Amino acid sequence: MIKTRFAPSPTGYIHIGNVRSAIYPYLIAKQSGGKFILRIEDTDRARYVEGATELILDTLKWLGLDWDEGVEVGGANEPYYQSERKDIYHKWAKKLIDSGRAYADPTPPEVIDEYRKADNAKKIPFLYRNHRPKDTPEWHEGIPLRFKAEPKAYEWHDEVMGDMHSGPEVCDDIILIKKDGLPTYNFAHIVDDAEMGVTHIARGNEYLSSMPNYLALYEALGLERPKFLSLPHILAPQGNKKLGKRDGAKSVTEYRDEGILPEAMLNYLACLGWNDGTEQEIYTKDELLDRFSIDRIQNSGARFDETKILWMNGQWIRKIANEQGIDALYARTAGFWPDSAAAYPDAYKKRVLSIIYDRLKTLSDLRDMTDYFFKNPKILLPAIVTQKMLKKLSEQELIDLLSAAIEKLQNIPDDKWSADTLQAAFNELLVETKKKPGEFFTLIRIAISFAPFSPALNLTAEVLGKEATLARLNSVRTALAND
RNA sequence: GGCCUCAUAGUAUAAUGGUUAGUACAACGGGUUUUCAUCCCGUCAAUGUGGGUUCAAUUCCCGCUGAGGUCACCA
Repeated sequence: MIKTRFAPSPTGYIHIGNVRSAIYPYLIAKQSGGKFILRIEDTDRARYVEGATELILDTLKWLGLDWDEGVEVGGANEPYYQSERKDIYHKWAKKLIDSGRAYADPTPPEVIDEYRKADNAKKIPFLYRNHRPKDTPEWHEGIPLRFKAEPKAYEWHDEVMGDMHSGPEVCDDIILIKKDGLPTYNFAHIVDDAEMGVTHIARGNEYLSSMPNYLALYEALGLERPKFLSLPHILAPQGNKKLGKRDGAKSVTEYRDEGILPEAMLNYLACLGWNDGTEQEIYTKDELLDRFSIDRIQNSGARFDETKILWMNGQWIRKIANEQGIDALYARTAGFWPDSAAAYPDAYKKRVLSIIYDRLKTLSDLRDMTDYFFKNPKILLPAIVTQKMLKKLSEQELIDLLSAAIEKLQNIPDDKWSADTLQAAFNELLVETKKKPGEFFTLIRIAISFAPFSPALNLTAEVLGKEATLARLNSVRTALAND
């Protein structure tokens, strides 16, 4: 059975540069009925950020990446916080000490720095094994424990990068356990993955250069190698560097707060660096689970394109409305309406949504795009008299047109106030006033919305209702008359 | 600097030892009785460079260039 894991360290939020190393292992495990594990790698007390774990869980839940084992849900290999697994690491460390593959290193950090500087000055690669202390004390907590490297060449297969190899020059005496008694990532992840039965390790390809040391550890610990997947980086908007917080990488939840749907985020990120060879762009989670394959993961970095995810989010907004119904989409919009909508009933907001949703790129667009449905717009006559189509009409002509519209619409009975009747009425007005749609419709549209854009005139008027529509037309007529 | 990795339009990608190098986003233009958007149609735009293998290379090999990663008691 395939077992994968996501093992973040709680040093802050999850951003789009690192969330993919949760998505891919999730897909790999779940598509084969395997298990996805969430482990928190909190061995660095200095970088620990209060509340970061909650942010991480929040992000995964929002994306729909549910884990089978790990923090909160438990599992056969508890605990899932590395800080609580000290005894386990020490037990494995003892094995290495007993077999002569690890030693306590009493060398002070300042001395190590001097070694490093000296080697750099001589332009030779700094390898700690060249400075291995002669007399090493018995190991106990409080002294760092180092691996004793036996340099040699390694070959391995990376499921993404292909066949890899390295020479003995990269094997070194890496720290296994720090002075504070907690293990380094290098040691801890190997122990944990083995104890937890992880079969596929997917992580960013910055770990590629550490592989020889990891392979040495598997060997020395008598552990079988899992399969390795080195994932390409997501690149910053400028340059070709991997995207990080310094480049302003936004947290995944920030996109949520801006009205990006989790489906769109998952879809976009899964397809950034992977494709199934077809021309399909929009994938549901189920489709991703069905189609995802390790051998089609890209092996070069990809840039996060905010424009494309906006497009994709628009696609998803329409997909949900069309396939699951407007109620399903409406359920996602809480918190995205303008303040002016607060007092309005759900039914009304739902009708507004039903005529505006195909204009949305993000849910937060609702805030700017629907205000005039909830409160009377401020009348700005220049918006009418200087409008490209309307400026050739005199104010009296505008007033006459508004009067014609008001009279026509007033005659529509309340129970016949619908998009269809309204369209018929507007068409009649077009004939009666001998005006082009570009003039007449523009006037009415602006008069009832004063918005740069709005849905079709008849739909807007229908949702607005007879009373509000007429009141707005009247106000504008009055304002023009007093001008 | 050592070691490692990568290289198709602005971006994400497809494809094959032989194609008019395909698609999507973006940009630009047009259509759908007003606007904006949706939808539809169209235009622009790419195999980094130099060798080699081959009848044929974007594809295979080598050099170069460019870019990235890594060389912590961080992960």
